[in-house]
Amino acid sequence: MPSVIPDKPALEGLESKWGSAWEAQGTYLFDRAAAIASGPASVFSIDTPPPTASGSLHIGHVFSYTHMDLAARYQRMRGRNIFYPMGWDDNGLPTERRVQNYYGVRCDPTLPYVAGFVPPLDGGEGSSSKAADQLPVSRRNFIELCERLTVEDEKQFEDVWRTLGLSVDWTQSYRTIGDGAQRVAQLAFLRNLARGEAYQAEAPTLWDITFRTAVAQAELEDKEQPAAYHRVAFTRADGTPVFIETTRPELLAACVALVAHPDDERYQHLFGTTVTTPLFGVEVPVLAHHLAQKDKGSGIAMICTFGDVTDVVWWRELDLPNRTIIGADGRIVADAPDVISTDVAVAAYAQIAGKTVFSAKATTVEMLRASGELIGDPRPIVHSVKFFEKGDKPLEIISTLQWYISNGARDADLRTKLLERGREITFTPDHMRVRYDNWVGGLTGDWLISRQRFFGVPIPVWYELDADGVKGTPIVPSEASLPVDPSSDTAPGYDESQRGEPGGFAGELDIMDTWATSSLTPQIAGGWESDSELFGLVFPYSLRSQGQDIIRTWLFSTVLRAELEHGVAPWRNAGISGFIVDPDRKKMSKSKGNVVTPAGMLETHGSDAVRYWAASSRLGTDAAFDPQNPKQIKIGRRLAIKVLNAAKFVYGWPVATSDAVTNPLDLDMLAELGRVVETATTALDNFDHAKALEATEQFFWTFCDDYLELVKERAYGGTPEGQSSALNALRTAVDVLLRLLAPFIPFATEEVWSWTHTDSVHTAAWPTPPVEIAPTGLLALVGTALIGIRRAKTDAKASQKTDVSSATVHAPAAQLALLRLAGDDLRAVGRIAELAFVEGDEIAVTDVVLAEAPAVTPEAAS
RNA sequence: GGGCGAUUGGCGCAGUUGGUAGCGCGCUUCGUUCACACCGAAGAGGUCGUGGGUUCAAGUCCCGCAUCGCCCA
Repeated sequence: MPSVIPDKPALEGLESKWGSAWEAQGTYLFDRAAAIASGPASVFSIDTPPPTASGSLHIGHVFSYTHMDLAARYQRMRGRNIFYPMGWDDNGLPTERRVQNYYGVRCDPTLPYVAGFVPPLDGGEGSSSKAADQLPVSRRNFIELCERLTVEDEKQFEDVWRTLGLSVDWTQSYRTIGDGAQRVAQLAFLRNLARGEAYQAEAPTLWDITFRTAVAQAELEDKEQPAAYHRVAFTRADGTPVFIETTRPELLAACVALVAHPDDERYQHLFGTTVTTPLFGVEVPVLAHHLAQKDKGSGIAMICTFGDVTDVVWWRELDLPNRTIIGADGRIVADAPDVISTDVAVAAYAQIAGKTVFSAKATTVEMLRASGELIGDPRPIVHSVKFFEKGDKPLEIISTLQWYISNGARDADLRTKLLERGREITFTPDHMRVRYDNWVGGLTGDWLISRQRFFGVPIPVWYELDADGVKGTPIVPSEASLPVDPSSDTAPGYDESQRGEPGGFAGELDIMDTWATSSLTPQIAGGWESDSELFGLVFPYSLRSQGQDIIRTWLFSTVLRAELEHGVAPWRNAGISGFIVDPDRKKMSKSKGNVVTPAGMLETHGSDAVRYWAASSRLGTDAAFDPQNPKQIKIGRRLAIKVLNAAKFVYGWPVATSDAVTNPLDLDMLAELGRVVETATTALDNFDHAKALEATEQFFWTFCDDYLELVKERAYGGTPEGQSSALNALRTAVDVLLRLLAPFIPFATEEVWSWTHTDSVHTAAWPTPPVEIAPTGLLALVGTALIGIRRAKTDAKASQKTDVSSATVHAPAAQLALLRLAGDDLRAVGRIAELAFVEGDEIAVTDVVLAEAPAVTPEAAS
């Protein structure tokens, strides 16, 4: 039974009412049986971005996720079987940081597990974040806390998504730290390893000293930093000085060469000779390389292992030795490079050993000043320095053993294939592909996936230990045994007692970068290698929806993994949402403190209203958002309320006795609506939800303000045929409009739909044009005539309900004929006794004679 | 430094294959409580950033410049 129409329809409470109804009815469940019956082409599958569970949702998430839901709801109504899972990205550094603050602990892998551990804090924030105040706990205790907190966080996220009305199938949820995701991540890694796409290498690595972990190219961020050029004297064999300028004098002990541009005339005579470093007396060559900048400093630079990424390039291309002096903790290592051998040099090194980079710099400068090898005062400059995007200290580059996955940076064939896959994906908007192409083209090294952290998917390998206890060949688990944790699981073929023993095995302690797991979201959600039937139905996915900020990370890495594993693009479409800017056109971000939380917005304005705001921006377009005055949200709210009221009004009339629509105006209204259906359908097929919404909304207001007013009287009374025609047209129009608006304002439309239906509007068929005739233009013509009549009343400062004794409509012959067809309705809405039709050049209403003089007082009019 | 995008009434935005500018908000005036005051009607308001070019015709195509934003160096 349809529900009763309330006296005063309201938006309040619709979210929870329909949220639970949809849940109870399974409205959004993936219908696997139907998908199997109709085949993969019937499936519309969505690869959803798993939000960082430990972070907080902001209004930008609502924006992008609404865009995705619009596509899902539209395709569902088109009859597609929707596979719309939701995941949580809970592994990785953000969660670790949150857990440290929340529980007041930090992970120390050397500590033993404590059963029944109770953390010192529960719900701590900011103030407890000092490392010194945090209680060291074992890795297992730490991970347990991570698990506990992410589960709570994810519950809150899910509540927001449900309130927003995302039509997700919540039975398909996944977590990137979950067993299923770990199994997929490890399995994919092992396949990469077997094919030679994953490998371990000792190489200069970008290293965050705060988090003590390696980071990948995609996680870099350039920041402008103050620094100073120090003019330092090196010495030639004949005793003459060579002046270089460096911002990092503390790396002097790691100097392996000097370098200048091959065309730089000032240094031609030095190429091929050697010079001696100050303080440490190390003999280093002077070399030529095109990356040396003539106009930077003195034009000749010292190459250290490693001061910046250019040093890495020089080191590799010029085949230089490695004399790393910075350790994983960011301090100068205790032992000097072998080449530092004289007593004076060793003593100098002892001065900086164990110091932080900052202190070592000060000490080195003092020593250089004392020895007279620092020329003048340091010259302050500002230059860009590489940071880990989540870190607040500049990255160092240290040489470490890490795991990599090839990504095309060093493999032209792979790179070509990745660009080809990019072209196979339809990007919306199209220009977002350029960012992908630029990123692929600009890769400088393979993808470093190992992280020296705790809460993540373990890299699933062990190592054979030889008789001396030195690590050798990796040992891999069987695919059936996944997921494994080599730090606690025993290597196959060994006994746990052999862990760490000569001749035994050692477990890999590193975990994978979080992107190494989330790059596999299509495989994780789709049941790759665990549910082939499902995977065959959903992969490749129909749509990837995401923000433009993670094209280089998530989008790229997903394409990469799909190419390596399956040799195809993971999706057919990529819909890229813009980001949210505040009223000053600044990007909203946590660090700027201008972030707005969504739960409050949904509570205050209603979900339909917030969705309307998101839907009114096209993909790729940044949206301005002023939390103090959210105009678009208010407009959306008004629309949703209007839908409730207009429908209630229409349903207040009886159902017609015949189902014929005969009146020309009624027919034309339905014909115009048919045009709107066509426009909206085409637009949504192209992911242009904003256009579909605009067309629908615009028609809806015309429907309310003009058509509804025009046929009111006929619907109340009129001839039986005329009344019947109006009633049918009205109900038909509402039925179509509700379905057109359903993806945008799912709560209000579902509420109204329930007044006359027992099923859900969201599983109803997407509308087709209600009549098979072309619009005549009558509706618009009558609208123009209406304005003329209304204007006369407005000009006379009279009520629109004022009676008119006579008026004349002018129009060109063809239009006049049309207008005559709606003469009765015009007379009715205008309360006009005598309406004359006269041919004229343009549409106009003249000689409007009000039945009584303009009211002196409002009461007089009635 | 390179790439991409944007620049249209006070604000937020549309403008499809080139044919003398539209929408919403806001504003002004008026009306109204028998669907809706989270209402209705009418009205005012723009040399489409700038300089060239193509064309019978340019917001729309081409080139340069400026400003803003994002991404990458």
